[in-house]
Amino acid sequence: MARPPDPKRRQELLDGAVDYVVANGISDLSLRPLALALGTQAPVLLHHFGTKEHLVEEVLGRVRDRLRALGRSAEAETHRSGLGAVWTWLSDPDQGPLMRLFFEAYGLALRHPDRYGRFLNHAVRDWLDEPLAAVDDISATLAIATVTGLLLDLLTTGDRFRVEVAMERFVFLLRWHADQTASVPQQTIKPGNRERSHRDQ
Amino acid sequence: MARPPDPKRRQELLDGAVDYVVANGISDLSLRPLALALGTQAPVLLHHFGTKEHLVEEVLGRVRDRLRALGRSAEAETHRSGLGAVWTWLSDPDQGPLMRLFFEAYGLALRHPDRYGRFLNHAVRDWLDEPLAAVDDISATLAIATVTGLLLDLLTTGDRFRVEVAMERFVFLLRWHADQTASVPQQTIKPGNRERSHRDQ
DNA sequence: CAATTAATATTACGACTGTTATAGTAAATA
DNA sequence: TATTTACTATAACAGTCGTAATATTAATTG
Repeated sequence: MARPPDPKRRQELLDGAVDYVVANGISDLSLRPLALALGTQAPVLLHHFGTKEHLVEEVLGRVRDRLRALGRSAEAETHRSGLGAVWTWLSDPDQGPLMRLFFEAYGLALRHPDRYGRFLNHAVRDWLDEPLAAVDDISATLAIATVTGLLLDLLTTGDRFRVEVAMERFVFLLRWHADQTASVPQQTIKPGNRERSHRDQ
Repeated sequence: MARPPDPKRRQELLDGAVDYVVANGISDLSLRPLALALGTQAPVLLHHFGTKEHLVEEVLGRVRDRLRALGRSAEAETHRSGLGAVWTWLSDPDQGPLMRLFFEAYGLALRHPDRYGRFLNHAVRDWLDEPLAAVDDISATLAIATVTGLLLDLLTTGDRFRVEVAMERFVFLLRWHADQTASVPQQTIKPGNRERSHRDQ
């Protein structure tokens, strides 16, 4: 005997918010300009999402989905190694705004884990588990870190050539390492066993 | 015939501001709470630094100085390779707040290059030029990226063991690569010459 | 049609922001 | 000592923030 909620409207607003945030960032995000860009008003956003914090949380969830979709796209590529494919997708200039948002949110999340905790929990794990799950956890860790760092460098300096040559060298080094350990199968951690215990904590 | 400006007061305030920002971050920095923590008032800060933006700029300049000092401290170490030494200093838990601020400012700088442009310009170059200037620009790029990425991982997950093992593996790989190229001196870029031109832009 | 609820629009509140104006105090030189 | 200037303290301004209250319109079901 009443009007049912329309889920489409909420989705519509959320999609628009994601685009807006990808383009304008979250560090200065304000409800009124966002609502204006979406052709609505701030109270409407609060009506649909409850609070700004909830809205941001959902937006970042969508950003995470987009990044994982990129990872899966990379998996679909068969011509190159998983690492190189991931790099190709993530370093694409078209993904610049998305990657910038990723690092912007990352920095904020490190400072305010209470607000962006969910984002922070997935930031590394998402890559460790699926698309960059290399031979072992250690190589995967190394690969994620290098891709991350090189993306930061690329976004910062824009020096694509230097960064991509570095990436190729890394792929080469990692492949050589995989070949080495393949010949001595059971030994996962190869190089330094020199005292590591004193640096735990 | 007048009272000369006292440079010590300004320094005092700046030092205090740096400590405060290292502890509390810049994304939510506000003049009034900062002034309160320094035992003064917001207008006093503006009197000494002109504007909030100028103050932030000077604070980030000091942060940069501290990071470079860490780099030089690493150079002073003789027992380990330059890369490992830098890692040891930067990954020290004592430097956690400073590194968190670094990545927080980094993310904001990528989003607002107009505000944090100076910080952004030095973020990569400072490491490329001095403490991590490895055999060549490419290996230096790779080393910076990996250290950066592993630091991010460490700050995010806190999984020190996994990250440090990855670091050791990287040092091992890079050293092997240096040995390889040392035997064939004139050839700087070793691995892939496979088409690279189509990815410039 | 009547009733109920979703969705939108307008207004306003209290808190906070960077910054300015103004006045007062402290100190150093002529 | 008199004067000039650095420094500090208080108050206030205009703007923006997230959010709440309220009223209105729209749509769907009994």
